[in-house]
Amino acid sequence: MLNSYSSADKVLLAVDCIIFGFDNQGLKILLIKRDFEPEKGKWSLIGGFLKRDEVLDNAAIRILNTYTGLNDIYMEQLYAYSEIDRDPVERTISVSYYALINIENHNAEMIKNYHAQWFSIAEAPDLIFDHNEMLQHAIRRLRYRTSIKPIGFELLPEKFTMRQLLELYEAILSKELDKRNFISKINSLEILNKLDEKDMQSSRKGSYLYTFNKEKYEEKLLNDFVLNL
Amino acid sequence: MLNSYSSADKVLLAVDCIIFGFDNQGLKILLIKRDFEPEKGKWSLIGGFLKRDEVLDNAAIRILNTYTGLNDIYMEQLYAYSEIDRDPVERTISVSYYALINIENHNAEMIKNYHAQWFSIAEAPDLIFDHNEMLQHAIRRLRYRTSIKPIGFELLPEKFTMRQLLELYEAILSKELDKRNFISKINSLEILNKLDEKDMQSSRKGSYLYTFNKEKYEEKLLNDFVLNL
DNA sequence: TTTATTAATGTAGTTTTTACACTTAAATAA
DNA sequence: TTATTTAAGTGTAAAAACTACATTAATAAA
Repeated sequence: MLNSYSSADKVLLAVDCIIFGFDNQGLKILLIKRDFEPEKGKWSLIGGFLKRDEVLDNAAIRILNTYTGLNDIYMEQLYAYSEIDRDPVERTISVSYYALINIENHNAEMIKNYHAQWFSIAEAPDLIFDHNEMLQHAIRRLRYRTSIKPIGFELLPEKFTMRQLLELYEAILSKELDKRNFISKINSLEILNKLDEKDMQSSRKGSYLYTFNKEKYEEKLLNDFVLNL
Repeated sequence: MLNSYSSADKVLLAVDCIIFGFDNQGLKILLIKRDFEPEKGKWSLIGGFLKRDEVLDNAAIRILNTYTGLNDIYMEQLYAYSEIDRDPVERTISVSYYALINIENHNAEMIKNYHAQWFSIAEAPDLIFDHNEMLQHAIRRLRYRTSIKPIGFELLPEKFTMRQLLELYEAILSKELDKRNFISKINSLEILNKLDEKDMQSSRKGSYLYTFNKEKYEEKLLNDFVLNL
């Protein structure tokens, strides 16, 4: 029995991660300053090469973990980029993944060590290779996903206020949402737990904190519900 | 300057195509009977390997053309599959593409020569490797896409009746649609041209033929319209 | 000319979405 | 202690979208 397709050409496979985060200043992305050639000193997505005995999903997880120390992160494969000269060093096909993380939780030390930095989506610098295209593609997919299932919870701290949730969605969709309509829509989904606890940072009155109810959410997902914001 | 990432592992990259077609018996898929090992004699998606100086999109186009003789076909990249042993011969990552074609137009000769065959979606045989998964994934994506933009026109002959269009959508979405509501929704999109010509095959009265108005469609696409069927 | 067959067409009831403004709670300052 | 300030919390009416549904029209064949 055959044990190789000897005539076919092999190529390098890279994985690039578009890492989204959110804080009170809006939607952000994690970029790294390259400290090697080519394009040394320019900003880039976080990436690496697929290893011989590694599955793409695991490569993405490994790369994310290397730079942020995080595990158990929501990631989704996006697209394979294959322009001949996309990487000037050598023919490389790159599969992109996007991740959503809570900015508060990651390991700030590690990020510093790698010269990584958070940028507002709107103020992201020019990136190497085809990484600008990857980023735009990821933003589009994030918007899309968000309008279908309420994926964005991954970007918030465990306990959050309705205002935070609202602002997250406004940041992702980059449009203003009506506060009352938003709250009643979210409530009608019945995927949040309202706590007795209040957040007293943002106002004198204080605002109730919520947690995301993953069980109820999974249950709902089966009937592929649509969230129309 | 660096001219290779010498430490990294190279892999084989395959492209597999999920080719959808439609005729008056419903939604179909084009499969090929493998005439080489491994899995000789089993059914498989149509595929091939990426060449050294080829972009993935072109590989998909080349493969589709090889088996059907068709050009200028709607294709969309779907997903990269990378399980370690997905191909028992050798580590291979496969990027899937799906295509929509009009069954009437393809080269029936070529298909015969390659032992390729059309199967109803519902009656597709068991496939090699992870091709079943690819197929299911593609069906899901096709449904999804269809519910967002009226992609399905690619599957019909140039001139078609409202009934054909309705049946196509019913086949893709695998649910019954209300004829009147469907027609008025399609009409409200204003992306069809109603011809003076009638199709007299299906009834005594005859039914008007339509063509798809690509210009108007592109125009609409800019305001990312949603088609809710 | 009657019959049979599929095409074509409109509306009323229901549900969903949108737009919109005042009251409440609590801390701080007077 | 009272007044002031700040953001939180809440409901409704109008508009739009969606759903369900049945009759008439055109033509070919008998």
